[in-house]
Amino acid sequence: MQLKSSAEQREAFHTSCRRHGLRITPQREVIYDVLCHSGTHPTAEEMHRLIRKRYPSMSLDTVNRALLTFARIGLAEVVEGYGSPRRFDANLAMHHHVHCLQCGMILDFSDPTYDALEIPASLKKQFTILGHKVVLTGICRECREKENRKR
Amino acid sequence: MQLKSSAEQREAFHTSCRRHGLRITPQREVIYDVLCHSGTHPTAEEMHRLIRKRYPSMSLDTVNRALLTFARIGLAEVVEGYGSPRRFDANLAMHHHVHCLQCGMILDFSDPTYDALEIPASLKKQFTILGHKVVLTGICRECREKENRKR
DNA sequence: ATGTTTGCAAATAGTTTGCATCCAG
DNA sequence: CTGGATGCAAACTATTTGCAAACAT
Repeated sequence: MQLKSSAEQREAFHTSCRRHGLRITPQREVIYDVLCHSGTHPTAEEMHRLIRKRYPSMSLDTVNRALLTFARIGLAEVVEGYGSPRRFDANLAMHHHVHCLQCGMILDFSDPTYDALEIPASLKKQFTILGHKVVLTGICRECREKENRKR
Repeated sequence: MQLKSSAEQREAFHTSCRRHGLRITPQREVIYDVLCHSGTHPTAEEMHRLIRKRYPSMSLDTVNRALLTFARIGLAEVVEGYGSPRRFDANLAMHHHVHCLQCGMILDFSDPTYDALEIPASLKKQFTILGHKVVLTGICRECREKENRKR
């Protein structure tokens, strides 16, 4: 996904790194650039494969660490998926989720407005839509209080 | 999450197993029961820990296999999370996702109606909500066509 | 100069596979 | 009885950690 012009992209990257006291290394620049131009929400492994074409000496660890660092400083996001450790749910009725970003807890809630959401017609052409769910992200009360106590 | 009365639960379990030609084993019964009564979207490991109290000889593999089987026959769902392999995204603007359940592909889309979704007031008390996203699930065109060709 | 970042290697976590034994049907 | 299910062990995949060398500041 090309989100920003190259110039804007570089700008965002440098600003963010400087603000967090991180060094600007050629590896990180390449990793961020490839991530910005990729439309597929790549895994570290996929990124590494792509990057190796341009930068054969880069190690997978560096890619992994850079991506985690980007997520930590808000330059990128970790996207929801169905990987491990897998979480299971026997509640098959329509419901929605709140994720605590701190402790990983997932809470169910129901909301008739959310249940009734319309699926955009343009998507129905490309996908056979089987379900939908609203995912809220935030910090749960417990983690919030833990955080407050620390300060 | 207690979803169903024990009787309904047993009923759903037996019907589903029979329909799919699966044997009803004591292990599977316990695993399904624990899953139904758990409100936390447990991982296989967490389930195993819980189950061991009641059924000390059960192996983690059995729990894992049973949960995957339940998901396959529609008795349970795998819930979205941020586990491995982690997928990253540099698109920080509000957007939404369609997941292909077959190939795992994640597509971005935008939708102003979805962007403007109100957060239920009751949740705001318990959570500091930082973001929201609509996640659609289905089968992408490619996978649908692949499936059609097979038949 | 100096302290962060890198690349490699080893450790770990979660999952999957192979296989002999067991048991539901 | 018999094939599917279980439990164990080994293989595998993704990730994390420890550490010496490299390099951004």
